[in-house]
Amino acid sequence: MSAEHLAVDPVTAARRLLGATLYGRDVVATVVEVEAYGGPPSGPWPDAAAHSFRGPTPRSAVMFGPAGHLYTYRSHGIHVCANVVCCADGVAGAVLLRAARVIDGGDVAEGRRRAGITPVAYARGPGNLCEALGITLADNGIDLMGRRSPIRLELNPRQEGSAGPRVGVSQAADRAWRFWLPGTPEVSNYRRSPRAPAPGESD
DNA sequence: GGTAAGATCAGC
DNA sequence: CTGATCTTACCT
Repeated sequence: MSAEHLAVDPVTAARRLLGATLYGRDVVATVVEVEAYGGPPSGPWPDAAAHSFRGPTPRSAVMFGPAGHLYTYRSHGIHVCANVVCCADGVAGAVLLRAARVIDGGDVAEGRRRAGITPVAYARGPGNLCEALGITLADNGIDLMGRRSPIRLELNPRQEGSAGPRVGVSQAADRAWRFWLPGTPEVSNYRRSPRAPAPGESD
């Protein structure tokens, strides 16, 4: 499977990314939780929660580029979050990698996290995932499908996922654009944004 | 040139 | 529930 499988709308791309193998820096992990963002600003996909919502900016430029590339940004001044760009070239869309199960290089992942972290939590949460796999802001824009890329992705045959609302977004908070592999303990807990309107009052 | 909000996380 | 910590984007 190749990048063309990701040149689709964010929801379809998100489902296709469940179960994918992510090769970080000396750590390999299986993607178990993702969130869809963006999509065409006109049509059925406008997404006020996406960084691309108000048009391209220096930060969100990669989201408008070709599918299969990495979009990283700094969250809350502290963490790095990693996305897989989707949609056709020129259309902004991305899938946030929220959690993964480390299947190789666990000792390296452990060393990157704070002491005493249990293996299921090595890459649980988007900030922790980047820390465990050694993904940084400098990796923004790289081709995840490139054979020589320091961070690589291999899609696996589709696995059925469960769906629910995205974590921590204040816009479109009821939209069920978060997907995960059921029964995986690495999936992070749902937290609604305190800024989001009451359930059912927007979207 | 100022500033408020944020796709988070860990520790009380 | 709160603090840490800083970049971005939007405002004047």
